[in-house]
Amino acid sequence: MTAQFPIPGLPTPPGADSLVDKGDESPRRRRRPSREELLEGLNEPQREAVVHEGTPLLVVAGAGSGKTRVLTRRIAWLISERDAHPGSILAITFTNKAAAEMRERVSELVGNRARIMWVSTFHSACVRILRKEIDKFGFKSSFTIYDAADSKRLMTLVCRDLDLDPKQYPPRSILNWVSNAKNELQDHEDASKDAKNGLEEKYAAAYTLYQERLRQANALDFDDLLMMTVHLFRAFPEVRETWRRRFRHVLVDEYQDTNHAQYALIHELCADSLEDPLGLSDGAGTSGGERIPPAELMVVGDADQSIYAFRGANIRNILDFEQDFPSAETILLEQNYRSTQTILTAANAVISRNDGRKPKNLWTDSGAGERIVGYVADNEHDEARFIAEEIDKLGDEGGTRPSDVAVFYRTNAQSRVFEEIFIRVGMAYKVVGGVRFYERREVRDALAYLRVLVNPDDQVSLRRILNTPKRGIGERAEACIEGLAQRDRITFWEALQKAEDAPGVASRSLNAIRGFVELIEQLQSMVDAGERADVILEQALTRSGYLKELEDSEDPQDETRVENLAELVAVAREFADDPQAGPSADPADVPDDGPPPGLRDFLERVALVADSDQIPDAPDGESAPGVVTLMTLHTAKGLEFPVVFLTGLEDGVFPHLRSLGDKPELEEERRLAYVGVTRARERLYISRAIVRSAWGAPSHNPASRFIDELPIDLVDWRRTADDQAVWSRQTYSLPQSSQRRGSLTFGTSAARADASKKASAARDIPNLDPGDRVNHDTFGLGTVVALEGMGDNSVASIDFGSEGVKRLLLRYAPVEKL
DNA sequence: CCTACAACGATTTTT
DNA sequence: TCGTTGTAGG
Repeated sequence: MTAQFPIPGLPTPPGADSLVDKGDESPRRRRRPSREELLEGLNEPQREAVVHEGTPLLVVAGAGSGKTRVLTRRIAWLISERDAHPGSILAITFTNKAAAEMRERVSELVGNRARIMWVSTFHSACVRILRKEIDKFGFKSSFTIYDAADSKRLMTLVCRDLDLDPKQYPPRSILNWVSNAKNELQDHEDASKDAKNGLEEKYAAAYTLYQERLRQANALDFDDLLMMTVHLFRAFPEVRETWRRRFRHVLVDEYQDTNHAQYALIHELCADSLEDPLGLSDGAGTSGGERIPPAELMVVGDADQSIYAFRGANIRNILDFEQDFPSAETILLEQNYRSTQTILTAANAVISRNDGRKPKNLWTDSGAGERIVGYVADNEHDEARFIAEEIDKLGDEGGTRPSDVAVFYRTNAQSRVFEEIFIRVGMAYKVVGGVRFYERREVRDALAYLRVLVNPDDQVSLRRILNTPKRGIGERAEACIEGLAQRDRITFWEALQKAEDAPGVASRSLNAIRGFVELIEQLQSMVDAGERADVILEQALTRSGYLKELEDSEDPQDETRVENLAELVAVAREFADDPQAGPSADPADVPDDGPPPGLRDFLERVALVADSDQIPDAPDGESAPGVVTLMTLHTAKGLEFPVVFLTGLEDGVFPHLRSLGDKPELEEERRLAYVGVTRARERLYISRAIVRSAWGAPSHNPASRFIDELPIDLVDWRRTADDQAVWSRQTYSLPQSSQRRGSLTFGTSAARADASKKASAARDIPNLDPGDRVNHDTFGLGTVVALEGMGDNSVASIDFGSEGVKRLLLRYAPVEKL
């Protein structure tokens, strides 16, 4: 039978939760807030949403309208006023960070009982459901979750096996296609059928093989997690009923960014009219024909902030909510508590250009505020310089702290200029996003070791570490093992274990393989013995020689890698000490079979939790000056800052080049602009550069069309294109021809190449003093902190800002004094 | 089997 | 400009 849950029926008798709650005597435990407290400070529609009962509810929440507050208050209301068991609540958030915050805030209101709510992303929730029902769909509980990078690698292998020309069939685009099919809940057979009707047959073939490989590897990719859960519910109505019975209250945040699979999942759990044609829930021995009312559903979102269509989010989900759930009611939150009227007017003006949206008008009673400041820069450096100066000025004149300021850009690559300038002027900053911790090579290598220990079927990880660090198992040997695996129909790991049966393996390689197998088996026995995740990780890194290879390396980058691995060990240690913290803290979750949960859970956490730790916490009231935050517009969703710089407003940059020809995509860009504008509380700056160097060559970009969409009187232009034109004419008096521009570019890069060649040939050791600014080929701009040694052996410690402080041997280091 | 270097290509957003 | 992939040579 399926798992038993604490609450088979509803409502839960008061006090039943003490069965689950393990005797926490903290004062917060059973807090019961008054009704007044729960409704305090809310406006009329917000209150309505909090106390709403029964029918499905759509809350259309404009930017800054306090939707997070409404969600947390409602949950507290459910628990406190309506005696809902916390375990019967499922709240879906967009990020894990948001989930943690929500759980925290609800706990503040009703006490630690809230810890047993399910507050998580769709993906985390699905993993937890799948783990409970693992026996139903033939996976081992040790399954691995493949992230985007793993999927890509696997697809690349698949394409190679199918002999697909990567030019004609790029794995990237096949993967996209497959991902879409999965989002639409088409398994590979459905998709193949479609494909044979004239669509891309090769794509379907790749899908089939890709899926087969995933199965063999005992792995699920991100799309699988959702698709499998929906399929599970459809294939086993009694399972679905169990979960429908468990979750009496379902709340979904950021509903505009749900995709079809997520929509279907909600539907399975909450739709009223789910037929039970076979009467299976009876057959499964549940309480006779008694009808289980659907869960109370509340979704919250704003169609104007839908910015994830590119990864399958379907804006229709929110637009058609009332049709999908016929009894649904809608509450509109239009009063904004975040921004000035100027900012809101600007935002409204931009977004109103989109077709087919339901009209919505944000308003505030907090006054017009400052005008928007505009700046047209000569180039991207000038833009960054202006922003740095302006932040400085705001601090001097208005007491604005760096932590009050955010700089937004469209693509991650744009952050570099800001970093360079900010380092030069000594302004503290933080880049959120970008190269993420868990995507660094060394971290992925380390995790691959752990994954293999938990799930040796995971071929992608296994082959990744097979010869990392170099241990003399090359391509040839790997191919032989692969051949053996296919011939004997065993897994790659099993083939490795009896490598001596594989024809054609050099004895040298064979020894290496034996050593590797022994290493893995030793580590596995540690896992079986229930050793802590951090200890296993450390052992894996040292015994494999991975750490040593990095430590012995001359490459200064490898020093950082060692630090990153230490960081990873620290993360694992923290997890081992307190696995209860975070998303999977549900006492009702009993570990299933399989390896000890420690390591497995750690990997699961790592796979599902993007490093939300970088996202700044809500501005603390402290006087700590903090740092300026740099991030992409996508990352900015859900955050707010007193001062916002919206940069790179150029056609081709933002809106992005690839969206210019396509109306839906352009509208998504416009929504992105809307999101950006509405992040600002008090001051908004918009800027663009006349000339921007995009991957080497400078390009001349026209103003973004979004600028023209702003009401002209709202913007105070500090510097306009006309100012720039005068400057430009004076500086470049020659008539411009494209040829000249071309040769200019060529000349510059050739000269640079020449100069760097000379520098390395002459081995000029720059004469440095502490405090000097330098430029390093890979680390960028930095400041000399200290010097040691003489002549050829002089070593400089240089602070590269976000890259950290490096010790560099000046004889080799490509540093240039500025 | 490994290293070093050259050429190439691709550059949006991410749970 | 970057990082990855392919190739040649040790």
